[in-house]
Amino acid sequence: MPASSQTRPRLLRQMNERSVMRVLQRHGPCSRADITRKLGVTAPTISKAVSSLLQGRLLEEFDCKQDGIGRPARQLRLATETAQVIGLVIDARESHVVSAGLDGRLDCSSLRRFDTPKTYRGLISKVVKAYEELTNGRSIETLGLGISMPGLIDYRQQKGLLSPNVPITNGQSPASDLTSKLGIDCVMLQESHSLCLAQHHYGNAQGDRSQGLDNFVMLDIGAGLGMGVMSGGRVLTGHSGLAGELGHLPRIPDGRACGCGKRGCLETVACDSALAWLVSQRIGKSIGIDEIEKQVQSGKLDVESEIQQVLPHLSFAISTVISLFNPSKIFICGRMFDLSDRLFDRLIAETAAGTLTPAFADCETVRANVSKSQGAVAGIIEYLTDSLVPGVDGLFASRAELSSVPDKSARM
Amino acid sequence: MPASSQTRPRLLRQMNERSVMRVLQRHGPCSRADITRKLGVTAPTISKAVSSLLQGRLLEEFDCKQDGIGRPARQLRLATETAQVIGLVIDARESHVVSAGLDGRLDCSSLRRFDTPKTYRGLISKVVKAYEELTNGRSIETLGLGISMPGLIDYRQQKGLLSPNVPITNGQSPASDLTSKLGIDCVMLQESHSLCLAQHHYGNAQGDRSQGLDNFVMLDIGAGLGMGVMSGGRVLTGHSGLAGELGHLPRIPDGRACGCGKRGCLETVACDSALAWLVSQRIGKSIGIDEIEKQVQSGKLDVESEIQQVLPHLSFAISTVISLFNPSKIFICGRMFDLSDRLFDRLIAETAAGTLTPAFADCETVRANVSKSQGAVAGIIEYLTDSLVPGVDGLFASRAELSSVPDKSARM
DNA sequence: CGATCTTTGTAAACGTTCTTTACAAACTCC
DNA sequence: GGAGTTTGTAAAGAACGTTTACAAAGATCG
Repeated sequence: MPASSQTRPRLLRQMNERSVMRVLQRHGPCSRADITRKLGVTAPTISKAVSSLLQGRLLEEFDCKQDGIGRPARQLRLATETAQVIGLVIDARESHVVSAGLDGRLDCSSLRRFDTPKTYRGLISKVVKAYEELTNGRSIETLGLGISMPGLIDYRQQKGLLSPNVPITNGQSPASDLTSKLGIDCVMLQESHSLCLAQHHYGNAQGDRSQGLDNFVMLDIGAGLGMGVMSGGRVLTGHSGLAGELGHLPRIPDGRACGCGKRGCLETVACDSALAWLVSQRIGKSIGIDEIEKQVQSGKLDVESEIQQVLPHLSFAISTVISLFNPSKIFICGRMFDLSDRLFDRLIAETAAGTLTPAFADCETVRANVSKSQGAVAGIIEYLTDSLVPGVDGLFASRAELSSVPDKSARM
Repeated sequence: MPASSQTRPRLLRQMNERSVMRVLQRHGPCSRADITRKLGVTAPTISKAVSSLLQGRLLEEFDCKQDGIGRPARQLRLATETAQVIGLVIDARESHVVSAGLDGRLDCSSLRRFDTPKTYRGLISKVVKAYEELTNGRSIETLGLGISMPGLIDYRQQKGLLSPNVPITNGQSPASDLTSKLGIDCVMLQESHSLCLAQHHYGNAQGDRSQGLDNFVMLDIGAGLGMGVMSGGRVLTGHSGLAGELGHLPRIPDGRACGCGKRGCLETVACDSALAWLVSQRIGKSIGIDEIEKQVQSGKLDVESEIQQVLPHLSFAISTVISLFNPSKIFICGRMFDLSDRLFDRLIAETAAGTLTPAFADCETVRANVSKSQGAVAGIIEYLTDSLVPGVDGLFASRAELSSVPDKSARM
């Protein structure tokens, strides 16, 4: 393989291929001529890049009724019939696997749920089995697998570090294990980060797509307080992938014990679980957010007093995030808002009252509309797209630049 | 000018030139052969890139005693004798202008201080005058000017937004005004951001240079609580350049009035000014941090009780920063630590006690060793270096990518 | 002292890539 | 059916990096 040679000129071609992918991701199906106009690169160049991508099964042509003058364009789209990727979501109780096209659209009929096994080996074999089911029957090529999992992840080593809810992944690297077992690219993401990527690519229906939402925050207020930050189009990781640990900011002096070992962390008072805990305390028995929702809907339970306790803390969390990250949007995932139609608006009103900074005026807070499945899929798609260009470290904010090229003098 | 044509092939050449600059910035003076080894690009390519940079006055050759075998190398370094850049620091009371080489080393003899004028026009004419002094006499080429200023800055428009301490810059754009008056590139940075850049490039004496410190936080606890975040090698700006507003997190319910209009903001209790305010309250007259330091050094004043009030809040600030940004280092600028040798260690010990997260173990807190002058200079140097490649948005984290190429279809 | 060796830096030929130019393909409108 | 328009590709030309070859400059050694 003549890989070592002519590496630099090839870079331009690879950059062009990546740009073509980006255009299709942002603007949806296009013809070659459309891409030429959007990128400002000449038509023959686009033609070559497209044919290379077609050969790699990342794109596909499709017929589409035309309505303009002139020769009808051959439409291109991200591969959905000729290739797929697979998303794996590992969660505390249940995990699942689902396939999707390269446009990120999930194939719901392919969903395979299973209880999260008690051992790591069990997990891997379950996933391998589900993978076989999703690939064997079909003539479609599978390009990669994305993993979304909770806890802390070391991205440099692609290794789970610390996951209170799914401890079987601690110290393990499902990404590299599955890569060797399945023979396809696998990539692992912290679940909040995966939600960020999903929101980045697929969250905004049609109109918003081209505006480029590159600075936003994803707040998951379910089991704890998870946060992902998209900054300048890249997911913020910090030095070791631990950035965004909003949940463990000290909030209540000598408050309730937190899973992290400290007391009174923000996530002990500002998430679905915290609300459920407060309700459980009052009614004298343990109740989950699911059950609370049911009973509230049927009028058997009123949780207004607990909501009033939780709301100021959530509002503090949002204020903090706005001040420190200056996002243009905050997306919030939480079951809590299903309890009452007005709850979400109350939260925003309360935050507005306490946050009088210019940054607040810039920021819109909305409910998230993406799932972890979409996150896992978005992760592997992003990975495949960025792999087209060596030295471009997409996904995460950590500069490769020179260090990607080993210093040849070191081998002497 | 045939600028519109052949733009894409030229990209490679520009990328190579930028890479050469980066190598010299990180590793210090090198020969062409050294650069070839470090970058893994072939020798003739480096030769061409270097000669282009020499012509652009960004590099210069110099003689240096050799000690190896073989033909002695011609050493290259960032221009210091053939070119200079100028840094402008605008501050509340005093401003100054200073020149520096492209390696960022300040020429202290060139320092020109002046009281910050009361009007914007006055400021500009003062700067123009100082610029003349620094350039007219000398045969050296001036490549650009960097501006460091407090307050909020809109980077997209290069315009001052809101600066409580230097209100004359509000709504003004010294960068573009000076660009047109002086005919050289000018760039404007928020002072904390400029300190980040300075620390990134010039803060670590020799050994650290190659390790690539790409995730750190700069905390300025002087007049307020300013913060700059370097994440993945880029300065975090957020959507509108307002990211990092740590100082105005709510901290003391119904606390002292803050300049921002709210009460009890973190910076009302956790900076040099806050300490000075507390001391002033006790002794019954207004006293600044300078005077406090003098009196403490001479034993006339004891501020231990005020320090004990400020320390926990500072510690909270550091904990928050570590949890949210996961930096590998935190640099702190503050006069406060000059009051007592042990104060800095006490702060770290107090923070360690309250912050038991994995992110804390990754993070080292040290005192900053860069100045705003270096920041202003680092800003313009970074700008000049990145300008070599169109579409590379150095300095700040906001993806240009496709949007840098206007959609040609729009002109129809 | 001169020949050999080592390293540095550049010139010429070559291959890759993008651009320019030209042209065929395919459809609409008249 | 012909003119007009848009799409997509092929061939020639230009820019760039790489390979190969070689000159330059000093150290080492006989």
